[in-house]
Amino acid sequence: MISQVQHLKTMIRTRFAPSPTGFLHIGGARTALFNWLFARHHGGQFLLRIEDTDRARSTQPAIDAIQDGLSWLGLDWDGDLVSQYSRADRHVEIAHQMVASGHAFRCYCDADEVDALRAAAFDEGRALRSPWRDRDPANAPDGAPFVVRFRAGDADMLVEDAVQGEVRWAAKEFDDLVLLRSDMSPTYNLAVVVDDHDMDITHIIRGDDHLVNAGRQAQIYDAMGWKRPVFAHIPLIHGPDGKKLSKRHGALGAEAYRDMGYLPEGLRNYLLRLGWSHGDQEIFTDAEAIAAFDMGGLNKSPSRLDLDKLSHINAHHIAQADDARLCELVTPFLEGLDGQIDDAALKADRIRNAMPALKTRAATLAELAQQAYFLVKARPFQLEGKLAKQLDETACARLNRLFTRLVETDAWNDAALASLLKQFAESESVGFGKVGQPLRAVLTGGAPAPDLALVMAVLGRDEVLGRIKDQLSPGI
RNA sequence: GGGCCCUUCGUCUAUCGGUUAGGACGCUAGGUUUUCAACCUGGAAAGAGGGGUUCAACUCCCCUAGGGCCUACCA
Repeated sequence: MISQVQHLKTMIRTRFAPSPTGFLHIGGARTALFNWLFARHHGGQFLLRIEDTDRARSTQPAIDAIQDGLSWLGLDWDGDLVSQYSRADRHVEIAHQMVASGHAFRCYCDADEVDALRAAAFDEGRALRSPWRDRDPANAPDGAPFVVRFRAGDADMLVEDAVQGEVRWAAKEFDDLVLLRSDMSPTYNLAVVVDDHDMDITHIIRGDDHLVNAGRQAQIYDAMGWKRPVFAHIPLIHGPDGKKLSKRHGALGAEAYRDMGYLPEGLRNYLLRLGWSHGDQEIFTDAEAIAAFDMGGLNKSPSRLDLDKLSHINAHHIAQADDARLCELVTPFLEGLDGQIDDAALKADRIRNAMPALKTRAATLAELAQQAYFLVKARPFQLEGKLAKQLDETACARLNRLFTRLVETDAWNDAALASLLKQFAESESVGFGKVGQPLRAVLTGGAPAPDLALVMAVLGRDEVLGRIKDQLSPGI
């Protein structure tokens, strides 16, 4: 029993804490991945908290999108999702405690006064301090609105960051930040600290846009006498041009990557190597990633999104993926392609049989659909340009003779068809190209496809003979 | 304006004072070849600039330049 309690105290607990103002974008996905990996590596827990204290900007669709994105990516969180907003009473309680202990105070400045104060502070190159931090609250105007501000410390601040190292600020850099708004609703920096403390979060991996917040938050931890978590601020992801990530180049939701045909494990693997490394290893299974992930591999410099590399990594994972699963995943991508046969069962059958060969040839599910298209394309094909040109008289005559051979053979399988084709080319005294090119044209209609023997084996005798017949002069 | 963070091939990165600065993507030459891929072999390609410290600096320190973040009663 006691050991269980101690275990809980020392257990690694991380969290992902997005604000629900949009979907799960690529940067958030990586942050979540790192927190998830770190927790799983240590046998700890990974929690999900929605930072919805800004009611005006928080939406349920966004909350759903974030959960869907994480689920799709395979980043499962422990316990129930925590709504920060629902914990507002607790945040207020802590704010009052800090007022009582002198670490916070009521500030009665109105908006104009604050603006003037801020402008003065700006000119002096320091952060805003409220005059009310030292005033007797008894002098407060009766019934006037106020906010609760934190009493910024007078000592310099040092934060030990697991990625950035020691980061220092002079005391004057910290303002008396608002803890409770005039409507007594808690603000971000208060809520984060209280929640992370209450949730026993031990390690906070987040974007380095929060680095300064770490200093502010550390002050609150110290004021409350709470143990500070380990902070790890990772650099942001930039666009391919090195500029801030915009929707134009990749600041898309996880579902957009799904719709482009990337596998969750492919995106995970790519994201893993963006800002983290483990020697020269590029390809990771989940087990390898969990075993290898640690803070030491985290990088300090920002990285850019590279869709080409994502595709390359994804290709590896498609080649490794289970055939049945790929058949299912490729279906929606196939639906977008025109002119297919109607027999769904037949389509599924052919694709299933061809999948082992197809999956080594595609970087995305969209490409996989392109690779599979020849299997389900409706006859007859319209051959144009180069394809039609390949079917000259000589080629047609040759295809005719091949047709006869195919009718006669009784071994309709990959290996037998391969040797049949080879022997046929020899008997015709021509190179394989003279046979293969026209045959490929009539069988695939120009669509990408694997080895011809395999193509014939998967298509089946009737379909193969039919496709050949379609392109030869009538009367054959 | 102030503060903080960052800077190795085009891109992702290895290097943790001594290496011909390695790998991967992309690019490129060639091979294989029945399309498209894949695959195999080879190639081009990097320490932002300037000062130090040191026998020795990509690595440590300083300055400059460039980039980023924060500077809200947003998160």
